Amino acid sequence: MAEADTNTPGPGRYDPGEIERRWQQVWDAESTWVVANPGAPEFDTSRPKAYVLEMLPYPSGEPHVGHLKCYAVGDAIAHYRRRRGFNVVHPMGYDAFGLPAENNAIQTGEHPRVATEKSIESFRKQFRRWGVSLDWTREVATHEPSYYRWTQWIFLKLFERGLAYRAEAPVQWCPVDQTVLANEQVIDGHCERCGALVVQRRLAQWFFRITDYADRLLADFDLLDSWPEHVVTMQRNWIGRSEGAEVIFGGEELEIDFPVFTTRPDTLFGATFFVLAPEHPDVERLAAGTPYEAEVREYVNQAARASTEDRGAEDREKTGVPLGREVTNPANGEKIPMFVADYVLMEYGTGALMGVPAHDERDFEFAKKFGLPIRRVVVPPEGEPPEDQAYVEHSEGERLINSDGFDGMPAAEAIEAITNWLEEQGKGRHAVNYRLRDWLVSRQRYWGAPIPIVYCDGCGMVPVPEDKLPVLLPDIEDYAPKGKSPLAAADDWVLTECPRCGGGAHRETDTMDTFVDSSWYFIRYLDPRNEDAPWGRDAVDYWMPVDQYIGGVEHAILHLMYARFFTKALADMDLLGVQEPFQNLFTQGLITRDGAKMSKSRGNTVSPAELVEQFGADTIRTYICFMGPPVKGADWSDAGVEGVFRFMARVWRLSREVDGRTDPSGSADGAQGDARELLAKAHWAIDKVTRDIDPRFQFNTAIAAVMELVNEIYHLKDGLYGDPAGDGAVRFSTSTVASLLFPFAPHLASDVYELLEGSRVWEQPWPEADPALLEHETFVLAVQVNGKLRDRIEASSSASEDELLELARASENVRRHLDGKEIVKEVVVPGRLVNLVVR
RNA sequence: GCGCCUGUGGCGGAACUGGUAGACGCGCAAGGUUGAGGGCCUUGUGGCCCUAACGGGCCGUGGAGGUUCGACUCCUCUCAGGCGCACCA
Repeated sequence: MAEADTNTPGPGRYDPGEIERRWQQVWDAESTWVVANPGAPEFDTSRPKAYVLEMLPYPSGEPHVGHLKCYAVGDAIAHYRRRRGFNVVHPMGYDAFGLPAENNAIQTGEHPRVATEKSIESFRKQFRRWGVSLDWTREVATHEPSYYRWTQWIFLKLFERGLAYRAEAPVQWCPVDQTVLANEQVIDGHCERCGALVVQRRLAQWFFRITDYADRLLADFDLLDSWPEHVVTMQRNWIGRSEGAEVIFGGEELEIDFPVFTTRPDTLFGATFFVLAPEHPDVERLAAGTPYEAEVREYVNQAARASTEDRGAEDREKTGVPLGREVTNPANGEKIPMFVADYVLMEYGTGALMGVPAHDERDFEFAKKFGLPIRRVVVPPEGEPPEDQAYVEHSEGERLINSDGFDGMPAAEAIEAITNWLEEQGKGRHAVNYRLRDWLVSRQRYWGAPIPIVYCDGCGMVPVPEDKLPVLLPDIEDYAPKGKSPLAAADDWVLTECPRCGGGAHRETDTMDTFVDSSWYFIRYLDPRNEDAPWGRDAVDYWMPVDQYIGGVEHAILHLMYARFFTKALADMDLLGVQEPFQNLFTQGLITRDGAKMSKSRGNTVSPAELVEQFGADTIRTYICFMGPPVKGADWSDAGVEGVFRFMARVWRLSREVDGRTDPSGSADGAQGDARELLAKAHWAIDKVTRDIDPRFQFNTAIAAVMELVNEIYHLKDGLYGDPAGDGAVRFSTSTVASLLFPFAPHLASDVYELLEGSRVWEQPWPEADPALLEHETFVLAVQVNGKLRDRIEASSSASEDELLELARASENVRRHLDGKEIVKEVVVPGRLVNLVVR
């Protein structure tokens, strides 16, 4: 039989473009992936539910391969769950507000909406071209008033509860983007977006009180089923919970008490100095009138000018200036000198610390530099710790010294005892401190959801009433940032009427951080056209939580933590019935090219749109899943793509041949010999693919198993044609290839399955392996002598251990290695191997 | 500096709870088909060595030790690469 020519167009050639278009039309025309909410007539109550969700894209330009990978992985899971009998909701939307569109507007003068919507259109087109099984009736974009109306509504709910507040605070300011940033958006002192060095400014800003949820954000990791360990660790570290004590040092001279946070109250008697951060509000007052006044002022100014980066630099020598004042150590009444030094951070603890040089490396360095006493208060059970460094580590049996009544007490015990004693004296208490700061959500930028607040001279800060939402983002002429929101120039919009007294008022001109928009989109998908509420409870209670969330690890802290916070806050308002939004999280690895991250400047990008035109969506999607385990990163290879294309064409040709040479009504009943062997391989593949997809996300090995099955069909088919059971086995195996390939290559799989079985593969339940066919009558017994492989012998699966040993000993090569030696041990692993240990 | 992850053929990777290392794909080689090329089909392909061949031996999962009848897998140390955190009191 003449083999098909895959170079020339025509009916004898695998033509992914034609096949993919045809099936996409079917899915579109029949709304195949649309799923009803509970209450709707077509809703199927008999099935369990699965919410499969990929992180929504930020629409900027065209989608890149990272998007394709994310949605290829998510779609495979969605398809698999559907055929496992779940009601699957698999929606899509766009995180449409944000800086890149606005920066583009500044350059081109084009409204950010225009560029954003152009980009959305190209994402939408690509998602369809890729054949992703999305329920398009649920599509949302966060920049649409019908969406951000509810973002504003949620803001007001948080405001009502005291979870949104305005406060003046030192904040991180990006001088290039001309806006404040959340702490989470400052990476090593630089703006996450543009890389500029951020500076600190004191500004009145809007915050969300995420710190109220710090403990629950930590504790509720227990409620999750499967999250990558490193993501949980990153969030834990970010929240940075420390247990310890707050200790009050009395400043009698000015009658100011200074509380400090410490994790080591057991070392309290070793405090020999006291340090304030340069930003500490009392620094100026303390220094006033002392000989150090000028020097302190100079130091504080210098610190304010120094970048966060410089201050945090590694191995930086300690600096500081005495304040000329003293505070009293509440433990022993000792007066200790005060300093201002920039190794103390205003944003951690109380912006002040007690210096215990004997037991803290930083304090040790500082004490050395300033010639301060170093008094050891904890010692190991024997031997002296070295003099030239702080004794920090906790060791077994260490005890307190120089600590009055606590001398001799084990350090671990002393932490509790000293804190209790301070509590009795009213000079301290047990305390927990967090690294996490409240979430700064206001931005001095245009392209975001306006904060729905009005300032009235008479009434003050007034929330916009719910029935006046949305506060529409007005069109403006000039997008350039000027240190305040470009909205401030839109006079007609800014000047408004106070909702409370009707008098003159002006609007808040800051917009919300885009992470606010994306903190609740997964809920809106469930009831996206609701005009009376952000969502209806029936739909949300049914679908939530997201059963499988898929996205890049770059959102490990920001988005994932904010969304968890929103979910908890909304649950507390009884608007939601779950505590955690994402029950299982999968983070896909980065695709690189030539070992480097793809970037336009490096010129090593690959265009999904072009690839899909050239090879078809099935090939590219399957290749991405086949490159390696999706959880790991992988390097792009054009040759690899061609290999997968060849495999697709091979499946396609096989299906045409099998259809021409076997009868659709045939059955593999009573298959013997090669026919049975082929059936066994098909069932092995079913079993393997199922186990690889479900808990493991090992799509690469699942696809490899299907390739093995295809190879087996090619090897055996010619000998089987003509025999009824043989025909049945070939046909069954080939349609099984289609069935198993469907989650990765849905178009080709639909095509092949329909050709051979006359039905829609997505309407068929996921195949189940027949246990009888997974069993084999014989197996290859590995025979080892002293752990080294010496022979492989075909053995009956039902053979006893003695029979296996006999077989092993009978092997000529084995006998050669046993020659003249004594067998001291015989190890038999039934179904696998025999190991003879000789001396 | 601290924490986590990863090191397997020429390449991407496989080996599920310790049990035949290298599945599958790429690349390469040979044969078949073809007017040629491409394509397709088949076979081979970790290194070194013995053998005319059949067959067989030794080494081999970054390195060094250890546990075990048996280690890519477990333990200790170490090297390399990646990621995260980084004066957090």
